[in-house]
Amino acid sequence: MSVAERKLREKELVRKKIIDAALQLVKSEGWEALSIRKIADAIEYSAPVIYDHFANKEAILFEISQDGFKLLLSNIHKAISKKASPKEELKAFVETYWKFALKNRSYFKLMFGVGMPCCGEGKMKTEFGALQDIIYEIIKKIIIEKKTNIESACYKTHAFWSAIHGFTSIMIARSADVPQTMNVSVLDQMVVNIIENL
Amino acid sequence: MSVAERKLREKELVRKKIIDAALQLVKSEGWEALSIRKIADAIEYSAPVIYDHFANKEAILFEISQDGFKLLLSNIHKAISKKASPKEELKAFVETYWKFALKNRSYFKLMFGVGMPCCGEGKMKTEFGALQDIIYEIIKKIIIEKKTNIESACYKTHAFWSAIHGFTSIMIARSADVPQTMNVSVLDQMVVNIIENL
DNA sequence: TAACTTTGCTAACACTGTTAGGTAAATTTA
DNA sequence: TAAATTTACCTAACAGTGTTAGCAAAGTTA
Repeated sequence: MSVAERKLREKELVRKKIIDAALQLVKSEGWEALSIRKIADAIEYSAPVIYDHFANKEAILFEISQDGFKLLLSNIHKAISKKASPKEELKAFVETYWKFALKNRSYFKLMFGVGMPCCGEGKMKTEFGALQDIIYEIIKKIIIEKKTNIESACYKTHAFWSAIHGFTSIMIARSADVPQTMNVSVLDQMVVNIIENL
Repeated sequence: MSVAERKLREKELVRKKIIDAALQLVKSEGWEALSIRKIADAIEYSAPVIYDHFANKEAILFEISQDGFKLLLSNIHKAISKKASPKEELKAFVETYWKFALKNRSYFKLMFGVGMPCCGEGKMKTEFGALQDIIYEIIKKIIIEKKTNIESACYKTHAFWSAIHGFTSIMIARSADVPQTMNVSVLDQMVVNIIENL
């Protein structure tokens, strides 16, 4: 049985090579310039081999965006775990989200791109849900602390998530013509303001 | 001189035909499926003719997104002009923005798509600016009315714009797996809340 | 009418995603 | 170990893409 195992391992390795090469290409040239033949070149196989591991090009981009979500979620969990109060957690959440978007534009565009060739129409249900759940739990804690209306937690989660995501999206989309200095302070102020009014 | 004028008119007409056909295709098949040859087919010319009017495919998408901005801005101006108070204006702004995104997904994706083949990196300066200016003016009026700190108008414009755009983007991006019922009420509540805390 | 400009075409280049079909190596079975 | 079978991988091809070169015909000007 060890032969079959080795083969499986080898196959998994090639699969990983494909994703790695694709991510590298996406990072350096943008997702629009990604091509199957470029990936094939990079991993030193012929192009059709890729179709033994992925149904099509979209599936590769999809998997990369999934990896992006895993990375973002892991970053957020790490950042949050160190904080003592829910308010600090919320701040850490935003800071991590923002830093992730800035440092991993390729991931961010693939993950949240409106009308991307991957990641559309209900595909990201669990990933979006996971992020939303984190916010919801923190906000719930703050509301309980503040003894305001707990039933507003769901709405407030949406509002918070919208504000943070909207700000980040706008900044990433038009990075060239936005004064870099004000960005972080606006974001900080936004969080403080939202927390105050929870 | 009338010959030259007629020629110019004719050329302008073909240009318009190209944009119209392209928009039609984008609306029916999505911007990813748009091809020069399809446009050429639709306008009953050969493909290279298109390059007498546009530098490349991106330029066509860019012009369509510009038209989208014009349409959105016109809608907003119309909606605002009917309102008596700045608060009503702000509500009308949001409602128009939201309706535009829902009814013209193709435009919206092209205009605000993170990492779109057109519309990236500083190209939309004036259009984004125009939208921001409208918000800014309304918010300034409300702040003056409320006699709160006028210097916060700029920051509050950013915050408001982020929230509205973030909400809309998220909803458009994952239209399939969001309960349609809550959308509008969440948006409404968001605006009311923001106005209260201006 | 002759020269020139514009218009629009066909053909081609260099790519793209994806599939079909074949070959040679690796593995399993007899 | 030899034959049979599976697998791994390739080349070639199809149908499509954006874009450019070069040519022919039509329209315009002198």
